[in-house]
Amino acid sequence: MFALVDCNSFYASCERVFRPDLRTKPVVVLSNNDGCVVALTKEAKNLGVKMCDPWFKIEREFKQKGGIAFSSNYELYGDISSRIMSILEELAPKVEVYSIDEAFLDLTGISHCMNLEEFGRTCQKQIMQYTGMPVRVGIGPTKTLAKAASYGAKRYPTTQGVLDITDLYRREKLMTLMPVNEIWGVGRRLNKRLISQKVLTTFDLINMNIEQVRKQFSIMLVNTIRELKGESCIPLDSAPSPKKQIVVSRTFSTRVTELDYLEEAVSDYAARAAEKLRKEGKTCKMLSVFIRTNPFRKQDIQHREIRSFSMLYPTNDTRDLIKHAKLLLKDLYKEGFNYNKAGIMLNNFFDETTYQLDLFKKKDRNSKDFKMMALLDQVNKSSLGQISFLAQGIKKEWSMKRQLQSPRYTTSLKDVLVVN
DNA sequence: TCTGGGGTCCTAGGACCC
DNA sequence: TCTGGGGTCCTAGGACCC
Repeated sequence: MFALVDCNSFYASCERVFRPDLRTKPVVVLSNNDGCVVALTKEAKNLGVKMCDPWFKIEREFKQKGGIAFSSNYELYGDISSRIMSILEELAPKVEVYSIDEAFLDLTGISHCMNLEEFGRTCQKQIMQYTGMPVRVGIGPTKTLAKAASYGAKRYPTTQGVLDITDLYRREKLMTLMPVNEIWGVGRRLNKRLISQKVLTTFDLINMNIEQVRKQFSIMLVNTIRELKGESCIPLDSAPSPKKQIVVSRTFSTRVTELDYLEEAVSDYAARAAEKLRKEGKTCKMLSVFIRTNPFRKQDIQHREIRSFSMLYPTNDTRDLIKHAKLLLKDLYKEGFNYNKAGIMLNNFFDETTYQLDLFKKKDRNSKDFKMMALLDQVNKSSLGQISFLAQGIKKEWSMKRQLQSPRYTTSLKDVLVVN
């Protein structure tokens, strides 16, 4: 038996936690560069705002109607998230932190001694009391069904945010009402194909012929159907799995045509990626760089390309990564394009501690280089200041804007709320 | 003028091998 | 004229998730 605990409009609710005056106001949170809407409260939804709406298109009307917008403040959201997760860890024996605002719980055991709906309400109450975050809880025999229940809890106000669909009758009722595109694992493309075969609701889907589905679609959809029928195929994964890939990418605040600026940006991303890699305790062998123009500017000629390089020895040294990233970029770069985004990807990871010895090249893991990177991370983590490489740029004119950001209420002493 | 970022998994196709 | 079959591994791209 599984539960899914899901925060309501998470980022927007985080902003409300410290601004009780916004409790009934329409609130949206914007992506980097204040580009588009990534979270919105139901009041904002009622004004016609949709997820992913470009901010510049809705800004005027939204403000006129009394809406409030925030740039994203990931430091704040991450902190509130981890507080919620630790509350859940005390309530349930096993927890899988699925994303910043969602967790699956394993309810085996609990179902013997407690009514599950009641358990859901307890979660809701405690999280509200300790953090001020509104959540909903979906309960079912598989993860996909718990997700479906969570959809039901959102969609139908009479549930008051908790829905248990262990009961077969309730489950089928929900499935006849739930459109296929709301199912976990059915995205835009699949939805389109399913609709063309007159599969509109979840109930239609579970009545499809499994063999047909396997042939026409994929094993993934087959598993989804099995899960919807109550057969658990996706286990709870309580240990965070080690990363297989690290990506750092940003859109620029301005259009960039010069190689110099791109080099700065890509070096900066390489440095951040190297930092993440070291935090994972890994080295990588493969590095890719990509750049692209703005696909929304139809009047511009477009260029998007990615190029990869496999290094001779796995590394997590910032200087190695910057060096190779710049070389790849030089290969990619073409004059006369308005670039608006660049990024770097690291793949093919090795454990930092297990090192493939080389017959001809002696490289000690305790070398000066290794110590230097450790020191770099230590300083950057502390409040002493930031060390960066010159290649990362000084002014960073391409870097993103965040004009509407809230204070770091919980992670910076100087931003702590003062009560008079 | 202004449209996000970071992940995972699956699949098809090519290279290569015997 | 006629040019195999089967397997593995890797990669790029698609689809999906939040």
